[in-house]
Amino acid sequence: MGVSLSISEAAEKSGLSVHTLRYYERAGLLEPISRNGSGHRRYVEEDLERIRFLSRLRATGMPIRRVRRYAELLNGGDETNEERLALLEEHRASVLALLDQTAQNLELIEFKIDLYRERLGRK
Amino acid sequence: MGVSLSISEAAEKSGLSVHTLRYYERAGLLEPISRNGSGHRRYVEEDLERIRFLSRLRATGMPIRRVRRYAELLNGGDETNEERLALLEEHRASVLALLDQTAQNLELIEFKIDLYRERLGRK
DNA sequence: CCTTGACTTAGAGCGCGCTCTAAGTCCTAT
DNA sequence: ATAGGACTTAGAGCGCGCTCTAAGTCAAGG
Repeated sequence: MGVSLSISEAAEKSGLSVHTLRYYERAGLLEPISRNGSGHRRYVEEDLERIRFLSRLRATGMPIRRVRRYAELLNGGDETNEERLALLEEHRASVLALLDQTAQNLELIEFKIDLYRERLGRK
Repeated sequence: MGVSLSISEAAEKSGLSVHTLRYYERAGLLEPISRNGSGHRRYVEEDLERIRFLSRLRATGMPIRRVRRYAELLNGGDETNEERLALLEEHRASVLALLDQTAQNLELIEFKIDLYRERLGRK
């Protein structure tokens, strides 16, 4: 039997706001969520998994329109597996590049930190 | 003798646009840049170094208003060294947290990538 | 003299990703 | 019956960080 959640429960579980959940649906990141008798959204586990994964994409800097593209591929069935893979691999590369760049920037920041520590006679 | 650069040269060297350079100055991230006889900005090496460091702070996600705070401390002389250190250390912590979170998210993305590769009979 | 081009300013505009508001519907409890 | 509360929609609003525009000044070259 399928457990289903209201939008506020789904928000709670996903860490997004109810506003954002509706926005993502409107924006084409989610397929239309099924409704109960009174027109209220009911989120099933599959929805939540999708939301959680898309959130990871967002959290790693993928722009909404690219997440939408991925979502469209998810809706498109198994013929889209190649393109999904390509999209994720491309994203992976850009995340790695960002991590790398950030690590470098962090080094400079830490260099400055050490400099201030010395200046203040700490350490 | 001090080499000095026009705003477009400074933009070139710093990787920012001339618009952004003026914006950063207006926004209090830079001290007023000195001017030549006709009112044009002349950037000296010290300006460029500051711009480059502030860019690293930006590139690692520090919000403008926090960069401004740091800039104010830079203008405030040596009594501000403690606070500068504290600010940078706090930023360092948040960058590390972001790196960590991003690495975790990346793992999930890579897990999906592997899954698609298998599904497609690659590897 | 006059054009060209790099600069100046104040302020408007923009893309992104939410976030919120207003007005309305529906169910439940009193 | 009515009040409360969770939901619905369309659409407006917002914070951020630029990015661009319009109108003007100035110096150099033809």
